Amino acid sequence: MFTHEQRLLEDKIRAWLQANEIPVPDAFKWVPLPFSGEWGISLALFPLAAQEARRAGKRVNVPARAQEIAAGLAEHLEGAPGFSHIEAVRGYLNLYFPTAAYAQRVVGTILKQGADFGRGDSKGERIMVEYAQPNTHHSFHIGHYRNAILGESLSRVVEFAGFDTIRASYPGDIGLGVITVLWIYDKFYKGQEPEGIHERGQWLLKLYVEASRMLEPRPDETPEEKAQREAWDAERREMLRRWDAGDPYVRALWEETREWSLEELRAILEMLDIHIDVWFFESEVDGPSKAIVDELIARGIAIDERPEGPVIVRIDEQLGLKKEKYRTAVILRSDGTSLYLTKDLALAKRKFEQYGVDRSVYVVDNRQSLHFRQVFKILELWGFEQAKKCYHLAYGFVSLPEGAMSARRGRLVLFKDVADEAVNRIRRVSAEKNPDLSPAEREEVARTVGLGAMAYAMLSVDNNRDIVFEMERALSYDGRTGPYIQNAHVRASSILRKAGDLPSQAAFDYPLSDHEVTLIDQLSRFPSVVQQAAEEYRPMVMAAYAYELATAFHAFYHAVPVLQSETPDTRAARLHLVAAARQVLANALRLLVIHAPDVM
RNA sequence: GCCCCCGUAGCUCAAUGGACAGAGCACCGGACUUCUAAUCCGAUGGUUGUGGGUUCGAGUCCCGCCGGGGGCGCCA
Repeated sequence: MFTHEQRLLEDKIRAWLQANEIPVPDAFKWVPLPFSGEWGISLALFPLAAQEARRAGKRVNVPARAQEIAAGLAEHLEGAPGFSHIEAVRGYLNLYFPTAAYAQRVVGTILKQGADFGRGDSKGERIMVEYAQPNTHHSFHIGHYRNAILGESLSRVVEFAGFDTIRASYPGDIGLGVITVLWIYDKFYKGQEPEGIHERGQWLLKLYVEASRMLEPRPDETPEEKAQREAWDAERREMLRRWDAGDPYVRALWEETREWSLEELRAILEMLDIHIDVWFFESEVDGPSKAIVDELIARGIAIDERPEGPVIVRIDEQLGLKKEKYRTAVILRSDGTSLYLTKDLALAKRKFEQYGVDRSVYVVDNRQSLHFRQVFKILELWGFEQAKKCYHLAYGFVSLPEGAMSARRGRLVLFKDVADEAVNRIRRVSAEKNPDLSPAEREEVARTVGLGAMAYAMLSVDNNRDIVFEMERALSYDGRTGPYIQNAHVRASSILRKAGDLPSQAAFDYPLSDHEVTLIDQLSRFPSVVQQAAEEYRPMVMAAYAYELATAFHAFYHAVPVLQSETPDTRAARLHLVAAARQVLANALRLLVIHAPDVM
């Protein structure tokens, strides 16, 4: 926020350190001052003191020496422009901003930049985020939801931070699981599909569950049952072979049912306000992937053991590692058909070459960590520079209190069911809290706040942590939740609505209360939080920030009168502050894929 | 056997190697004639699994151990 003044200051500090023969750091690590009623930044001098002692080769009392340096700097910098006063405290150099000017600048900048406040300068790099990779012929469950919302939030964060961003979806539209559904549909259920996009999508899942039960060996089965099961399984495998051979009947059946799943997926993504730029389908990268294997063999990276064995890459051996770390990857079956890994190599190549991406992020659950380490290493061995900037955003998978979800066993929680329940609950709460809303408004509130609760429940947990999905917790609207943050936005909107037009002028030259100072402090941090969340690929950082900002606003709202301020001047300033808070809340919520409502 | 993730308040989780380890839930006590109480204020709650090491400084980095989860040649 005060980067210009900060830079001038750093030059002065460097000069003074040099003059006093104290080590000069490459970069200064400024940290916001722990809040004490005034804003400022601070610098720890311990590293310099320690470095100095090491250079001199003698033992010194580092904290004392740090304090000495801080005091020297404080004296030297006295009166620096842009700062009200400067102190040396316990080895830290603390610089304070002039209160009125700081508040003015923070609030003024926000109101001027609006929805762009916090947007980072262009990084000149293109990033592709791959997420939303559900299998077709299933239905979208709560685990897919975590994936989608995490990927979308990350996309919005990196885009806002300054990356040219491409959103990619990679549905698994082929494989034995898909064929299983095709088989049972064709044999027993053809033409019996229900009406309705979601009903039909979920119906495919029911077929999958039933088929899995029919095809799974049972310990107590009779010889007749066993024969029947094996006959069915043979039919299923024959169907996969026919698909592979391009059989028109199987292909047509596949395309029709696949479209049902994709329709449901598109409907859900639309509901979540997710707009995918590029669709990759597994069935599309199947062909090109085989050419890659040939190249890897020709270059001596892969070993062809066909026909007795598959095509493999001994990654540890290639890297000269003694321990098993990347292990051996199988990149082609002995019968010449491609694998998951083969397809991911082909897809990565396409991302680099066709879409010119510099960085590639894969939002996939952490059970596939080894898979992606193998993919990235093979890409590196193959010679792709961008492989070093490939990142697997491994998030913990979502399970249920009764154990892991299992599509095969039909033990899963569907996203749509949870979303419907969320909307119902919020509709009831809204009717109770705010009876004056029109039915149309109520529906909109129920939808956006219900989905907001769900999104926040997913994003407020760090990626690497597993989530045990419990309805009560996920749909909570008390405390640290989406609705809490949305409510702060509603309250700000309400004040502004009642105030009418925003005063053209506002100055913060009156004694600010702690609540105002804290709120302004939070507002000023938003741009750096955007950068941090993007650098670390962690939407949770933004989720934590949004909550803290909302807390600061709620406390302010409760304690500080705005419309009934003591004087017109304070009223004007506070209205500007409320407008700024509303703006930043909206910006933060947008990055969390949560709608910022004006009423609720 | 090897690799990865995790272990912080009763529970669920935070904390760029920096100042006093913080929130929510739950529990207890307060605040609606007010800009919407989906809120606020306060109280209670900790040997950061454990033993070493590095550092001026460790919840954070390194090594060992214990406990939980996941993964490891032709599933995705």
